[in-house]
Amino acid sequence: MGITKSEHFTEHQNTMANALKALGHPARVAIVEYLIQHKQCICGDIVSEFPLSQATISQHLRELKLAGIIQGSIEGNSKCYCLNSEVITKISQFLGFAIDSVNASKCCD
Amino acid sequence: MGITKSEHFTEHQNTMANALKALGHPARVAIVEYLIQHKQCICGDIVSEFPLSQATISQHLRELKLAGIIQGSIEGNSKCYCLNSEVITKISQFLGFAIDSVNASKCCD
DNA sequence: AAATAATATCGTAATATTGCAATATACTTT
DNA sequence: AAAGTATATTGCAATATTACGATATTATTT
Repeated sequence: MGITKSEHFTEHQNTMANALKALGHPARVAIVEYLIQHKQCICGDIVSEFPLSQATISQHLRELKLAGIIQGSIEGNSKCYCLNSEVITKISQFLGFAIDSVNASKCCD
Repeated sequence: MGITKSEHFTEHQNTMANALKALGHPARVAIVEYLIQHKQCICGDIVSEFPLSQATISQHLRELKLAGIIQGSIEGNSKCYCLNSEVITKISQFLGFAIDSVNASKCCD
């Protein structure tokens, strides 16, 4: 089928999955790494950094923005994207719970 | 095309993207949540928890295992899956860098 | 060893994603 | 306002993912 049965899961699970899926591509991981280092970017920065076309990079930026991983865009004179910590923090907390759970009691060793 | 150009990215970026992609589906988020709470599971636990077929759940567990998010399986008498913190910790660190970067200096507000 | 139970795999249909050329849009400069 | 520059969108082909019925595999029980 190829259709994800989102309706069977909670809003939180879907939000989490969307954000994680947005990060689940090497180009988008690379864009986030670029933003960690440079704090902000314009589309052209990323285009000249990686061997992907301008259309492809623009699309990846769009997906990151839709998922709330990055924010910003063209605003009058200053065009820029930068990281948005809100959603990233939520994912981080979720993973933190997982790590805590493992530390509390391990199995399958 | 539909083919990800993995070869243009670093091993770290690809590993990170694979793990994040594995988590990027509500059913797999739900499975991880189940494991956070119950520490371990067998396939049947998840099948009876969610309205997805046994074949589909088995496939999701397989993907989580391939990405290193969970470990274990059938081992003699004890059949179980549980979280594997190694890869999860790596992702968490990556997200931590992103959050630190935003806290250090914000933009696009 | 046959039957039962639990999980994995195969095959397939429906849908989603990836990537890019071409084009459209928006802003800036001349 | 025309030309130039930067980014977004559209359309499309190739590939990947999702889901499940059917079946195979593996372990347990009778």
